[in-house]
Amino acid sequence: MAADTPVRVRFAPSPTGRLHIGGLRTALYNYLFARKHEGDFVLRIEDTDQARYVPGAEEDIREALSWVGLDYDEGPAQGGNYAPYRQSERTAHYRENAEKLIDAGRAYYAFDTEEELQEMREKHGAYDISTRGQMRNSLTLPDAEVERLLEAGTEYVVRLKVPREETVRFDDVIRGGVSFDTSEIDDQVLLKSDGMPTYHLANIVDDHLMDISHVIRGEEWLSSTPKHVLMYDALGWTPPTFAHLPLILSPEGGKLSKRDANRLGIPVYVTDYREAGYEPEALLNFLALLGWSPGTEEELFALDEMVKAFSLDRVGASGVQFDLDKLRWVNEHYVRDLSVDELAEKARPFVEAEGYKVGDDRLRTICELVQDRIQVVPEVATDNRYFYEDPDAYEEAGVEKRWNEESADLLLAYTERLEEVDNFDTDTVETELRDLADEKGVGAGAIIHPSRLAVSGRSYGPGVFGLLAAVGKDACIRRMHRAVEVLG
RNA sequence: GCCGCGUUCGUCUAGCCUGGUCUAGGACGCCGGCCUUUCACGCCGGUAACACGGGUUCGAAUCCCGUACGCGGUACCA
Repeated sequence: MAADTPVRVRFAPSPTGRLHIGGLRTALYNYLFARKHEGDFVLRIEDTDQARYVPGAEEDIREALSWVGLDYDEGPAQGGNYAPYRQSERTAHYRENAEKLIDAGRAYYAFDTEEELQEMREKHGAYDISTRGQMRNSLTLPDAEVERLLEAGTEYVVRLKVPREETVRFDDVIRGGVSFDTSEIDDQVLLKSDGMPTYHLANIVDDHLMDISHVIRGEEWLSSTPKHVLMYDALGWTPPTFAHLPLILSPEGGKLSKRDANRLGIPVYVTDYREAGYEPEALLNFLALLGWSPGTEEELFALDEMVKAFSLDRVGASGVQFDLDKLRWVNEHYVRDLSVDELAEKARPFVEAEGYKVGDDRLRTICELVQDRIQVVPEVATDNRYFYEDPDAYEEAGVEKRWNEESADLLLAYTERLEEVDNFDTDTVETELRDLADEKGVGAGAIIHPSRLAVSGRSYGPGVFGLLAAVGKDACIRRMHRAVEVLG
């Protein structure tokens, strides 16, 4: 690729399921690179496997990208100068180029049945330069026979004719020079018997036709890249610049499999993060840091700041383990940056999903109280249930530490005062408590702690006075009486 | 098995290309302190790593080779 070629990159997922977290990261890095270089970011749907096609998957992918705010310049829904952007709608291009390869002697027809292939693999291992001579294809069959088979409508595939004993080299932005010996490369199927191309053919044809300048994809593609390079060469095309991203691994090492992730509580699909209430900006921020480093000590980046700081040569080459704690830490900062109104609005659905009913004003009050002590929005409800319902138990360690013989009497005395209060707000509640403490000659803590325990069931949380006010007069008095009964 | 890629604190990483300034820096986590009559936030401090073995060199985390380990690929899946 010439240095002055405009940057065009693509995210090319296959619609075989919901968008995976690793896929989102690939999309993000492509996006960052494109925006950084004022280039184009293209969404291309690689739906060439009819057996694995999942209806609705493309919509899920588009919605996921839209939720996190990764906008693309061209794609199946909005079109663009290189339309269409679904490979199933571009089959003529693949066929045409497969034929070009055949004419150039760089690919061939193969008629082997599945059984024949299986038998060959058991005996020889691979379909390559060393075995293709024993198979039924346009290299071994007389021309007339090939012609006859084709005309008779016999099922066939087109395979890449990998040259003998050559070294294929290419540069990878992230890894430097990479080389493979052609003896290691199979005669890859390019066109399947159903007429659809395989990934390998489709991706190079489209990347070329769509003027893609940089191919930024997962490391799982590294070992098929030499096949692609061979095809670019055979077609007389200049290959794009390659950048193979390190894979995201499970916190225990190994691949981030669905099962492991579930066991460790790690969401795998983008929709799972959405449902778990993560901030999309935080997810992107976290993902950017998973494999890339700005080289400075900054960790928190808005998307446009990431664009400015991004560079492919600061992407690491080794696999990275997913760290949920770090994600939660990043998310926490984004939650804190929300206004109280925004937080309340975001929290509402999660609060309701827990079956709690709460008015707007009160929800805002609660949010104000908990905002800097939660990491993820749903915790407004799940980590602070006492705002919505009476506690059904008292934290053992808290009782041990904070509840003593005089607690019940003090609490009762406090409730009597609270009964008389008309304006049950933070200040009043505090004044009443401090006055009572003075009167009784005890420290405020002697009432504060039992009050918190009684009202929230816990020994920690927001400031007690704000807490009491938010819970409300009737509930506070009810809960205090109850605590005295239960704890003595 | 074979091929490819990788290997700095538990984790994400800076440093490596352009050897000395690295008694290896930051962040998450964890631990401790301050603040707060709670908890958290915040602030301060601590914990902890150059996979191993050979070379090259006056000098290696940095360059070279080997081993081990990890990951990926090895499909008419992407």
